[in-house]
Amino acid sequence: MKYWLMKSEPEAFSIDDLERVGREPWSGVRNYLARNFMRQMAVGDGVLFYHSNTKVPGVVGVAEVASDAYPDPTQFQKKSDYYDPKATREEPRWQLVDVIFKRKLSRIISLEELRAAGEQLDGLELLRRGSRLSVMPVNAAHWKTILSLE
DNA sequence: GCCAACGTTGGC
DNA sequence: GCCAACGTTGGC
Repeated sequence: MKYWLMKSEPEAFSIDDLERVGREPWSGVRNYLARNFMRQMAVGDGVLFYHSNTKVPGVVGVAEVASDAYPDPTQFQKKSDYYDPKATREEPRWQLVDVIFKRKLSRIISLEELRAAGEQLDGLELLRRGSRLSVMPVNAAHWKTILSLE
């Protein structure tokens, strides 16, 4: 079992939205590295749900991978913000996985706190300078450390 | 294949 | 709203 961190802007889709719908296809990822990570996901993998581009960015909940990767339908939808004219149904370019809600944390574990955790979180992709990936792996030790901060 | 220009991400 | 960092595009 592997662990991941997935970012979402709460104005677009928050942990409360995930709680409400229960299950969500993680559409709109248009970065090859992030896509490749989703291809490596398996049902049951743990997901840290992270709120980005907001007043207090940080980890706000736990979700779980609920499907293997499959083609992101929005790449074919001309009216979608995520439409990709170079993608075809024969050769889709983008994949996604479904994620299901597990729980909301009792409080946000802010990016600031994660940075302050020091060497325990050394190597965490989220904390790498200039990191912009919206989907990234988290190792088991980091996963444990982050959730222990709650 | 290089790289400048451009667009996007996301913290601050 | 600013801007650093980064990815992508496209001319050459």
